[in-house]
Amino acid sequence: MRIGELASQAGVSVRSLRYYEEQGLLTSTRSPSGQRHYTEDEVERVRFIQRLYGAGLSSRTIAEVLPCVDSPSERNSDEAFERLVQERDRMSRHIDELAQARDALDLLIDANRAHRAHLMPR
Amino acid sequence: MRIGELASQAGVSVRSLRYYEEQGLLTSTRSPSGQRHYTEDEVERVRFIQRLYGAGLSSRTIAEVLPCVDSPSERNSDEAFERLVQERDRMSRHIDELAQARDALDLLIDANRAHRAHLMPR
DNA sequence: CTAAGACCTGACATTGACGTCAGATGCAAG
DNA sequence: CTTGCATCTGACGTCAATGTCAGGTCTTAG
Repeated sequence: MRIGELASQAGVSVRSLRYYEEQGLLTSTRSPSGQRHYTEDEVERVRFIQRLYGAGLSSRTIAEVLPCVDSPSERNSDEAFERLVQERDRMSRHIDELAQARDALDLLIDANRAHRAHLMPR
Repeated sequence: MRIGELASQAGVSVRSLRYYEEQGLLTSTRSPSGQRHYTEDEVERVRFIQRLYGAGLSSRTIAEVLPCVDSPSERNSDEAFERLVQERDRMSRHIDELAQARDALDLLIDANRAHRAHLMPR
């Protein structure tokens, strides 16, 4: 499939796919005329990359971690594996922070709701 | 207290404090010579603002929500309150996404660890 | 008084993941 | 063949929070 097809299937822009390739997150075979071609598998790969971006990883970090995705069945570099664990932990900490922030908002909501309840009219 | 003191107590840069003021998140009284002065309370306010930034809210969103923080004991505009609830929900959804991403990383870690275990030497 | 350091305003620089545009080429349908 | 849409490369634009710098004023210790 060509780049437009992959983009729509994975739900990202064509621009993003070229950017991912530039960042070493994605590879493509080229037709004689230079157009990029992808296999079906790339759809999932792109979706996974999107998840990592959504989880706050940078292109560089994703690139460092991808070897473990590409061949979990091989022994990859210790750095890649270490980075993977490290990012998982960072995400866990971030989740905790977010949960705390959300709880703070919940308290605020309750406080505000309390003062709204008994002024129902208007 | 002056701006440098607030900055160090709240753990942010002086630049950021001036930016917060510019964005309407923070106010200051000015000395005759024009220097900003703050009360102790502002420390907590800044820390709270930092939390919201950390939780992914933009300056504008924080500004929209702050009325509910400043006077939860009054009836604030419906828009402010609605925004507050809306952001809380957005955060909850984001937390779920992050948790899913983390679980995906956990699976990867397990898969990789499995292939590392039995090649212990080296 | 004077030097050092904190503060002021205003402006330009940075970073990352894209958007967008220009100009050229490729490809499928009539 | 040609029209029109997809694709190519390369480059510049964007946005938000903050860094950084310049040139000037304030404050405080000695």
